[in-house]
Amino acid sequence: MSLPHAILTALLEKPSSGLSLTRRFDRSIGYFWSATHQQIYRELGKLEQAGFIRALPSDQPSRGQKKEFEVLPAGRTELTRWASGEQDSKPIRDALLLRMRASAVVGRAGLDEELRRHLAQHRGQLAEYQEIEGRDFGAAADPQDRLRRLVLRAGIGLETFWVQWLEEALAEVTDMDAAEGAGGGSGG
Amino acid sequence: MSLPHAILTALLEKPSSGLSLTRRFDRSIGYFWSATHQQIYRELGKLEQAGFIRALPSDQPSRGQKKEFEVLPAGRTELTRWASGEQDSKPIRDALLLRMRASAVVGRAGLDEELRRHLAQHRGQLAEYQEIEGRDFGAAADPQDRLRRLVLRAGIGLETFWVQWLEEALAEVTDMDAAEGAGGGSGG
DNA sequence: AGCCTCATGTAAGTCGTTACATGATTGT
DNA sequence: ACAATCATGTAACGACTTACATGAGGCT
Repeated sequence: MSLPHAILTALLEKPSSGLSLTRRFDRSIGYFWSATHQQIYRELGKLEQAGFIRALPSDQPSRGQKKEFEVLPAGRTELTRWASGEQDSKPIRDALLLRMRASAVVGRAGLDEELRRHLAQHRGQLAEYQEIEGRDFGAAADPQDRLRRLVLRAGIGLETFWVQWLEEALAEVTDMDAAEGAGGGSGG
Repeated sequence: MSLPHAILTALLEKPSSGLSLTRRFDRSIGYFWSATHQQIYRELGKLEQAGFIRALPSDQPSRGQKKEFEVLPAGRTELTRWASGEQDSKPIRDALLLRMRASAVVGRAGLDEELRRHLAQHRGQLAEYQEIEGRDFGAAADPQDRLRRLVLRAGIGLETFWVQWLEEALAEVTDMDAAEGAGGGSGG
């Protein structure tokens, strides 16, 4: 149950409409908590009903009209409560690792292309993070920026790990293919 | 849509009943794709109906009786198809990072205890992985073991990253607390 | 009028989580 | 008989995904 708190955080950083929230979930916030516009609109409705946020009164509430939300005191209280509690991290859930394990059973046809594709994607993401770090965080001073930089450095560390691991995996798979000749898969 | 394929992989490695599958999803397979017994039973029903698996005929199909499943040729074909296709990895979804970002807005009360707690958990998981690597993978020879070892090394790499990052984050937060005096949070 | 974009929303279905129900086997 | 454990399920709900619907404003 983290989406409402992600939205509260985003709205405290800056009051926004549903669509501009959606765009922020495609960038900064979305780097560690993604959400579609359907999820966001539904959750905005719930948060408004719960008294955690409200629509800014300047906007008329008709369909197709922009509607901006801000966080109410009760919403800030709820976010504080949630942020200071305990919550275990979820176990890893990664389809690529699952597919590698499946490849060990049914053969690894197409595996190396897939590894290359993921490698390119993670390199791209890493470059994007590094560019943000260079642009937005020179010599971080205030606590807010230091915390946000820590979060960004988690993204950088994770992408760095994936790039290294994919390079290792690619070398290993290439070596396995060479050792087995032109045959390809090991399935059967 | 990866759970059916996780189950097909597990059943190809070794035909099993629902409960023994559940136990394997708490260990080896579960290290990168977790599932509860309710998910597994539901999915076994679907897979059987789709003609991908069948119950071993020796077992009588009454409630409370063990029922073992094996993969049919159609199931193997489906798993091969899935494993050789393209599939982008999902973006990161990590509640701890979200909570750090929230802490940047509402204050970081309790944050350092939470970081310490996660650090201990990741250290424990890392030790478990390393023990498995030392026990099950001496000098990996056949392709199956090499692929499985690669998967395990991904787990080791990820946990290593988290341990390092949490140590860095803990040092940073401690320093921030010291710089601000005994006050505590930066919220408001 | 027709089309595109911005913006908000509905509907249907799958996946995942939590709680509970039922039957079989084993030990006392 | 009773309890504990093994084993297979049902039910209900919430989270997430995908496709579609509706309305406003600007442009040609």
